Amino acid sequence: MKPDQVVKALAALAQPTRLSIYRLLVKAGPEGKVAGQIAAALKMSPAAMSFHFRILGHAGLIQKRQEGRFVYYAANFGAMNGMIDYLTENCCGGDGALCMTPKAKKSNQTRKLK
Amino acid sequence: MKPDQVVKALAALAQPTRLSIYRLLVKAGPEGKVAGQIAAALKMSPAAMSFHFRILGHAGLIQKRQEGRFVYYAANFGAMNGMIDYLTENCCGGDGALCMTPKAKKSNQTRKLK
DNA sequence: GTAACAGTTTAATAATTGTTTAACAATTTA
DNA sequence: TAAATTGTTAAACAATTATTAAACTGTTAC
Repeated sequence: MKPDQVVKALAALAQPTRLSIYRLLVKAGPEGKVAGQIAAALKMSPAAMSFHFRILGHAGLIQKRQEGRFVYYAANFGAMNGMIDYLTENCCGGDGALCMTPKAKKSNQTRKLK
Repeated sequence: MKPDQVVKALAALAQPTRLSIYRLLVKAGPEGKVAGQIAAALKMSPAAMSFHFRILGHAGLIQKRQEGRFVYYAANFGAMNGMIDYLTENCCGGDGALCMTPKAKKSNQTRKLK
């Protein structure tokens, strides 16, 4: 993932309403949710809703899908993982025992179980 | 981790210079790095350097430690993991096979190895 | 004590971002 | 076809953020 895209993704999530939207979509899984449902849950105006979806979409964090007159949005999990990998890349120079990222924990556990 | 703190952390990282600073510190591990070294590496003015360190510090992402006339900064790995956990919490309603967060991958691998 | 070094703080300016209102598509239902 | 529903777009305004220059606080070395 390119630095520029990571910055965009972080900026998109660095806003309370959008962070809430995103978490709802992460929880919802690949099928996503109808735009209006999310707006209702978070008490957003239609304009605010569209604005925030646009920012999240432009950052590559969510995807849009139209069904009839409803618009579904779903989290882009690849982008989420790309961002996390970028942040934790080469953590503690690669020594997992020190920094305990989710990844490092995994490789520790793998080693333990061997 | 509280939503407010997560937003602050994301906002702190959503800026190219600070993202670079943070990644250098993540790579450096718990001992951290001298402020001036980082500033030199990223060609920041002293004022810009202090400004960005303050934002990262206020977000809880880094810690400060003075040694003589040098100031060391180090990543706060707990905050990093807290932020990541918050973002990926309840991913796909808990079905790891779908969303493949680092955590979900871990538990899949654990299951396989059992 | 004075000078040099390492960082911080303050104030001013320029740029970006979020919210609101209103008007505008596109799709379905009557 | 007309009305209702779902969502988008555009313009205007208020608030936040990044950068720069200059003055300031400690710490070490001479």
